[in-house]
Amino acid sequence: MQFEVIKNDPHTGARRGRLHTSHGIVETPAFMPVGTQGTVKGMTPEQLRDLGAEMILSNAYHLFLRPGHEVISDLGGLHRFMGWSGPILTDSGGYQVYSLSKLRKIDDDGVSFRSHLDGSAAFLSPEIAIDVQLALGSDVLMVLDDCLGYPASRQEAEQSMQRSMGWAERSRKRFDEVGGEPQTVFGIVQGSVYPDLRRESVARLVETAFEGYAIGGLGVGEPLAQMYDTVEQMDPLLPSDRPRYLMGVGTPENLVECVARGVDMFDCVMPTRHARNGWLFTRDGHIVIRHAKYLSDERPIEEGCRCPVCAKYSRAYLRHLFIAKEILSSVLNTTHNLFFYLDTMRKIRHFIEFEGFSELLTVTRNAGAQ
RNA sequence: GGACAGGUGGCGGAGCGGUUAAACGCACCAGACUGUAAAUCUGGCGCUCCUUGCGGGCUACGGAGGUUCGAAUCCUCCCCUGUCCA
Repeated sequence: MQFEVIKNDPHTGARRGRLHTSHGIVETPAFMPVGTQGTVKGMTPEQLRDLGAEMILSNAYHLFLRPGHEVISDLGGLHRFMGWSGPILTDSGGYQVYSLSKLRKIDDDGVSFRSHLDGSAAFLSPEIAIDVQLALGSDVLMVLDDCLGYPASRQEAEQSMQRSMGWAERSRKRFDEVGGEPQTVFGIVQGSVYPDLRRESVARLVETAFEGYAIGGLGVGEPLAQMYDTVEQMDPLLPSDRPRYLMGVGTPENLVECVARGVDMFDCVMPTRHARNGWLFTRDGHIVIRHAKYLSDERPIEEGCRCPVCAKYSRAYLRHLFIAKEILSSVLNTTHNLFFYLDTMRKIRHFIEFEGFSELLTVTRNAGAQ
């Protein structure tokens, strides 16, 4: 994998880059739709491609439990299994350490889960997480980390961060022993919202050396300002010739703000999950498609949107599909929301390269202030 | 004409003397969702008043009377519905 920075915005931390992988090129800043279980819910790979997705995220923990990474490996790897030929980044299961916290026990060795599927015992260590992701054939593997919620005391945050850094080193070691090009591993910065812990975390990761660096443990309930501040602090500390990936974030506005703070890659369930829950993004804010006021609304979700859904379907129809719990509701809503996100990224890239990013930043902030 | 069964909030359907403005489901109205245990989850859902409180008042379980301190729950008559028998 190779990462090149094509242009640095002169007035912000925004970078226009390009990630070269063995499964194709990813223009950055990029948004990766989330396909946890080997599918971006409701979308075929062809549809994703048509919407402009270049790289997607999947999840080692979920595929490990079902159908099992060996199964996928035997069938030729995740790309072939799910029919997506573009790059895939896999999360290690570190997020499940957080989201399934009621079902797991954690120690320095690794994480014991009780499977959310059948209650059976499962164990994930940094080494296993690497092995699973190698078997899946991920282009970018993530180290297993301890994703901490918010708020967390300094002591908790420090202990958790130290554990994550130890795991990162073990992950790197394991990857170097049994993996290698063209696959790559990213380290994950932790440390909650404590600047000195974050600094130490970066230093440890950089010393270990990764192909890319992720910022983890954000978007877990902390105030927005703290999220932005934390990302901003990372900008000068992270190697400028490596991609930076902000994990799990966020709203369209978050994307713009964090690009301005030097982030190259994002993923988030928001466009896809919100779509299924009837929340649709537009340039003028969101609409909740189930509301009665759309009963006979002939307009598209968003006037002027160039997505295939807005080209053809009315709010009235989409409301009907949602209320009637029709499968097509999820498909069409997801199509629109993903288009919106991916189009936002296209716009971001365009502005960095040709118009100056601060202009887009200003427009976004003004829109948000209204 | 007769015998049973039954009429409860927008719908279905509990309740069968007080703790019932009435379980539960659906529908409806809102809200939440940030490396997906999520096509999920919360809340509201008779009217009304306010000093918004496990607050007050009013109306309500087919209709009209009655018994009772108290009735959706018991009694009488009436109206309506379903099934069966003539």
